[in-house]
Amino acid sequence: MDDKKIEIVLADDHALVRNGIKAMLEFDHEIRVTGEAGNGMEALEVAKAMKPDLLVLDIRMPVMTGLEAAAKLKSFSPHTKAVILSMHDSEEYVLQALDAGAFGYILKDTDKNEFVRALKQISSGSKYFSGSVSNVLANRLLSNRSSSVPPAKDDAYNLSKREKEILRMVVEGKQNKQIADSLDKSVRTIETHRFNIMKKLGVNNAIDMVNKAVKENLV
Amino acid sequence: MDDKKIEIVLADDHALVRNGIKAMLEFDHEIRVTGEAGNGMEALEVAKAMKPDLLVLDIRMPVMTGLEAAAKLKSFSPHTKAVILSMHDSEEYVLQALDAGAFGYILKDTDKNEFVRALKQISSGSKYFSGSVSNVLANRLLSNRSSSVPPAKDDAYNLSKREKEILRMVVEGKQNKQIADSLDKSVRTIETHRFNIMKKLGVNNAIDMVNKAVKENLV
DNA sequence: AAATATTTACGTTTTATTACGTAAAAAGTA
DNA sequence: TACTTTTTACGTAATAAAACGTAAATATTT
Repeated sequence: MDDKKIEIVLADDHALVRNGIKAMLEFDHEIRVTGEAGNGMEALEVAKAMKPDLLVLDIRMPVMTGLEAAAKLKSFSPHTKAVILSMHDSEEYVLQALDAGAFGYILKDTDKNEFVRALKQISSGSKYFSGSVSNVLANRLLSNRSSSVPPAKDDAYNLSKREKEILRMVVEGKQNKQIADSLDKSVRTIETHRFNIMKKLGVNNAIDMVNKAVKENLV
Repeated sequence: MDDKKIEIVLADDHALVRNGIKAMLEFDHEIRVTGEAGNGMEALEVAKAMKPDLLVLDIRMPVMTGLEAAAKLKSFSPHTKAVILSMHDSEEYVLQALDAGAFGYILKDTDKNEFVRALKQISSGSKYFSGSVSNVLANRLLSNRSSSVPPAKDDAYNLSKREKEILRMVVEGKQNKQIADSLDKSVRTIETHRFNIMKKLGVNNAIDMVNKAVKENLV
């Protein structure tokens, strides 16, 4: 990384923007812009020819967007890493960039030093998302995790300890007879519990009870 | 946010570090450091007294770590947002910070401007994770997404199209009568299908059938 | 100790499911 | 066309579950 410049191809449909970024980047002597492109399609071709370390792609470009290009980059120049440059930190774009296999998502209002640092970091193998973009990432991560462990409202239905225990067994596919045996209670008792649990959960059949229990992590 | 300074309490066990950060932050006239603490426990007490906008916590502190303090902050000062300050971008720490409800995770090598910008952003409600920390977030997100859509072996049991359709409805909690009505078939037919589906899945009751269908994403 | 909540349990009736066997249209494939 | 799979369907019998009502023995909390 130190004995050889980081080679970058820049893709943005505005020549002026490209020039500005290029000047900014080449101010750093570890970076060299080896090619430019005005749209995603062109970017892929240039990348194929130049095999740069990084392909910096504006999102909004004619013919082919930066996101589409990023997704196709692997088959044009496998070792080149796509970096998305964008004005917006919209969740949709960010997630699309992730899906497209981009190694970075940098906002256009990032300051120069940060930008250079980001590119160096990406070229050294890790990913980089502008700080405020990581907001999206964090939220998505949280919602992902929490979809498996939601508010844990658990107590919202105020199931008693016994009821939770029985619900758990029902969720495991145990039948009343089995549950009754393993708790050493009568089947009728278990039935009553199930009935009460369903009433508390506001459902009308066993399967919905199980679905709800699983979805809301009541077990 | 503009008419009133952002109030911050700083917690780090090294007074020198606190002073350095304090000087750096107060250079910005929108920020004011209203309290300091030398460990997590102290930080919580100071936060309780000062009700600052942000509580900036070093991870490694005696008595109580910054992560522990962040997790408990809500009950000491609900509107205060925890920001973790760390030297390491280890996945474990970052994820713990997320779990603890931190609004930010900032690396100590972040430059001054970036740091100030991050704090402002956090105080305005969004989250902020240092660019290189988002590497962790992105990776985790990617692995999460793919784990949520497993092998999708789907065809392993070679259910017929009709069987899959009925299984889907069963999973949705529909009863045979409803399914029969909506498909305009007899209840007996649906029963037969269910029976055959269970045989193919190798389960002995409806709940296990549903569990298996959900777990293995057969719907 | 009094009030409240939980756990246990039975009775009855209705509805749903499970478990097999059998089999004929209908659709798809060789 | 011949063969196979899928979808449809009935019969019968044994279980299981659901839907309500009622109520006593325990625990828990105040």
